[in-house]
Amino acid sequence: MDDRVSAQLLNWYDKSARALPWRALPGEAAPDPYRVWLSEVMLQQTTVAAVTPYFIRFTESWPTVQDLAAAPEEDVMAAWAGLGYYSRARNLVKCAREVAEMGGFPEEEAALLKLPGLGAYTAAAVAAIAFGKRAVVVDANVERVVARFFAIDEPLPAGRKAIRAATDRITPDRRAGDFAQAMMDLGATICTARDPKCLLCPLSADCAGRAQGDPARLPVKAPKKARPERRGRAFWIERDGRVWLIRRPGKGMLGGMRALPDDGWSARADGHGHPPFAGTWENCGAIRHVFTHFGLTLELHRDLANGPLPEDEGEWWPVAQLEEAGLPTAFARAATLVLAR
DNA sequence: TAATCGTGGGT
DNA sequence: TACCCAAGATT
Repeated sequence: MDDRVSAQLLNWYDKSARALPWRALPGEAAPDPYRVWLSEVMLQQTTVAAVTPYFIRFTESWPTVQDLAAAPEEDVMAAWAGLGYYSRARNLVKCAREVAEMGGFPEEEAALLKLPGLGAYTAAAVAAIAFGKRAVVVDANVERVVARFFAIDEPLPAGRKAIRAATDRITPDRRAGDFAQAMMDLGATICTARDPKCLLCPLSADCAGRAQGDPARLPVKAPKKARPERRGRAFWIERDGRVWLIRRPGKGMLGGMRALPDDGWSARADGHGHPPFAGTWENCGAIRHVFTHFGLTLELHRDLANGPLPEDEGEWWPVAQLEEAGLPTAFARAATLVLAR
């Protein structure tokens, strides 16, 4: 039974695998571990559509893990801008430097798990996909497919234990990497969160969730909490065609990213509202931006008075090249309030 | 265990 | 529009 499930799925995958830039072409040798690792980190909580252009740019700029290890961290952060969850980019550089120092990626799941930015999912995925190891790979796609196939109704996150055990039971000894990618392709294209395409599913005949009549109700999730609202200000200080940018502290919201100076909205319920120095400030309007755990109304205030220069650390960035600064989306959108005038 | 940490696409 | 969601890790 269990072997039959993986065999059916792999047979489907051989015909229906998506062509993705980080996958080896059919008949090609094993994929490059660097590309597997890079794609897996980028794909954490991020869609294939969002990742693809970033993956192409990264591999063009830094074709090997040694190249990435040698890159200035701020260049990598700027290249990551817009992709979100910026601790991934900080850990990416750390990890690349450790791996370069080691002379290459370790092949065992346990050793991969020790690298920065690799948790249970990514360590298993790299071990299986890049090195052909048997590893139990469980992401949100696999959770959904397995919860439906076995009709596991224990709500998440508590139900993850049973889901993982069930995934272990159907994971084959050979082609574990293809099996994992097949499960994820199935979850992404057929066993979708809403409106699953059971008529196209290679596993539908044995699916307990479908047999029960309403597979879309699985997996059951705990209700999510309301998203609070915050207000804050960012400040536009311009001299001779250059704008004053700071680099945010390494930890916390948007850590390590270039940004406009702000009033501290990210570190408290609301910003204090004060500009970085006294003077005359013009309110240029506001944008609304939604983060994972709060919504933000961000006002942009522009320095009118050519007041005293900021004393904190930062750099004067050419306004004409602002896109290359790699501002996180909220600040990039706030900047348009000035640039669009 | 629960909170923190982004963003854009799909419906 | 408002909401859901995504190849999760870290603390």
